[in-house]
Amino acid sequence: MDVARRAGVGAATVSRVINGGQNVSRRTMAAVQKAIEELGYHPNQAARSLKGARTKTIGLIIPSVADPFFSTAAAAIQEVARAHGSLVLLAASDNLPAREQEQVLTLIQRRIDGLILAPSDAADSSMLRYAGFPVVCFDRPFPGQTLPTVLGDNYGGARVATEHLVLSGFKRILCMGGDSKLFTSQKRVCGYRDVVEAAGLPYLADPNVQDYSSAEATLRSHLQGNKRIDAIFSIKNSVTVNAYKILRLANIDIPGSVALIGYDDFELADALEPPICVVRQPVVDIATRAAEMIFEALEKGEEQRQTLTLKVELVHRGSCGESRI
Amino acid sequence: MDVARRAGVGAATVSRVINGGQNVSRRTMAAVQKAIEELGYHPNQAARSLKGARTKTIGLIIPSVADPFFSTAAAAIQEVARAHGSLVLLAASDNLPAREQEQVLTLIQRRIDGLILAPSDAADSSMLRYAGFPVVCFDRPFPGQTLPTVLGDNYGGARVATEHLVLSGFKRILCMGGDSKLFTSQKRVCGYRDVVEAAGLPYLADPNVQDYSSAEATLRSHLQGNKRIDAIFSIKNSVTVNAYKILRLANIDIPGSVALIGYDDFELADALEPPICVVRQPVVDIATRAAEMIFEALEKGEEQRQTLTLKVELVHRGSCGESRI
DNA sequence: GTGAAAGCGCTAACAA
DNA sequence: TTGTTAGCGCTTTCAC
Repeated sequence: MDVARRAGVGAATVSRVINGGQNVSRRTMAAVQKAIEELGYHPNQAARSLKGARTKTIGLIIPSVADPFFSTAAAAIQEVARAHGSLVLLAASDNLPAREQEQVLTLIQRRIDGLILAPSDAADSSMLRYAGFPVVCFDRPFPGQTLPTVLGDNYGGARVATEHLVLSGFKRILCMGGDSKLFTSQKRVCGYRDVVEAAGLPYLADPNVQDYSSAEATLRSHLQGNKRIDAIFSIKNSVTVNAYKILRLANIDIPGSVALIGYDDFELADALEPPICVVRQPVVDIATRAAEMIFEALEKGEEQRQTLTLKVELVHRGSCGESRI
Repeated sequence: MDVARRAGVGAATVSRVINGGQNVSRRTMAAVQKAIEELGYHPNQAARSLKGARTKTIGLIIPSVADPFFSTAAAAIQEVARAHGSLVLLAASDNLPAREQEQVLTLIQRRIDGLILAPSDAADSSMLRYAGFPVVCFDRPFPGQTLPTVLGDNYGGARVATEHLVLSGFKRILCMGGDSKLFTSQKRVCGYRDVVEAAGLPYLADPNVQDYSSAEATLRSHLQGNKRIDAIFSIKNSVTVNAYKILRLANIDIPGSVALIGYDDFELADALEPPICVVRQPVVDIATRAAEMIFEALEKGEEQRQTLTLKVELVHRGSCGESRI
């Protein structure tokens, strides 16, 4: 250490000064700080963590950084990390198991203190075997694993949304959107199904709608003939938006001809015409709780296996109309 | 290294195997790999970079992770990093110089290979003095520094937007929104000003509008009397949306009574009624170029000081109406 | 083709 | 109060 040499002291003394300056005389302290200043010295975190200390870094793997749901979550997580003096190593999996595995491996090599993960549907359970740090899942559980998990109540949210439509008197409710392999999609479709079946209404689901054109095709087929739908429950944000656009373009009145309710709130849901009714997930809460669980595990030294299911909220807006009964 | 012991070889051999296995016999190679497998061994990246090697990590400091502009940028940057075998350390500054400085310092201690930064308006130029790695700014330049920078053409974009309004025959154009301390806001207001002044139109700017209520107050005052505005140029996304909501709520026809044009495209700009005309910045391009500049500097060993100004694009939609002339 | 040894920058333990 | 030493896990000579 040239700081030590310049200040005319030993390396250990410099270390003491850096770490709060216990048992260092005023004079030496000042001399060392001066040397640090002059040399523009910054302690090497890598060397520190080599000694077995924490890396003060947590990993975050999400399907997409650009997705508003996950970027909001990432913001909340980075804030919790910052409050705990840690940084976030950000990685995107694109929902690809191979990519996910690759990212987990690099994070293990980085010796992160903990990992927050929104696992892909085919996440490989073996990859975390030798992780050596706490892992918390959010938004979705890890398939076939009992890892601590924080998620929104997908089943309950779908039930509430569907029940709202049923109670409003809608009879032919189409559930569309998502990816049938995805945990969240499955749960939401289940919630929808259980409610329509209990109400004796037809089960009309098209869980694989993704982009504009597939949404258009589905809607077109369901909007003609005598088996015309009168309401849509979209379980995914982008699909909700596409459905809205398609209906508007086709001059189909919302909710007069077809009601629309979506899953996940979005920025302009209340600025559309009509404002769109949605099930709102507590994104920030979910992410914050997940991050806090990591730091709790780090502080207490023990990891809990619990799954935390947070309540979702039905946001009433114009797109479901008033009760028809 | 217990992998070495288990495989009955020396530490150096293990190292060779990990790094591609040059000069290692098939047999030893296999034995070592078996030991690695059985022990669930992953090389410690910290120890590696201690030896002076790259950390394979770049830092990213943005004002807000939840902001769509920056999260889109972050996604693009993490993708470039991944393609170069690197990870992204994510930090948020909240536009607070103190926070920014704190984050830069922690990143320096992490010995990141490079830093991508959207500096706050009062960024402290001294903090990067001993950084020891390439730094690239994006979206905004570093105040008073000549760092390589990638940004959109704020001045030009504002000119194009304002000219479009002028050419369409609007006479009283209000420029609103943003934060007058912010570089991007200033440039946009300049572009607006130069165009209206050249056209002999009144300069009507309220650059400090931020939230809904301030937008409402500003609009209210400008929408009454005989000095009523007939067009709005909003230089910030959230303000554009608020302006839209306020106009709709007040039953003011867009563009019939007041035209509206915004800066930065947004998800539902084309789903609103009418669709909102905007200046679109090439977010992904900006971010990708910035990230690539880092890796170029790393590969070529030299840093260029250039500023890259990327073209923006006027997206015509209904909110500016047809030409009035 | 392989192993022994040095050293990257730091801190904890022990001496002085 | 301060300095010396050892060692964290790895890679890189340099011998063999």
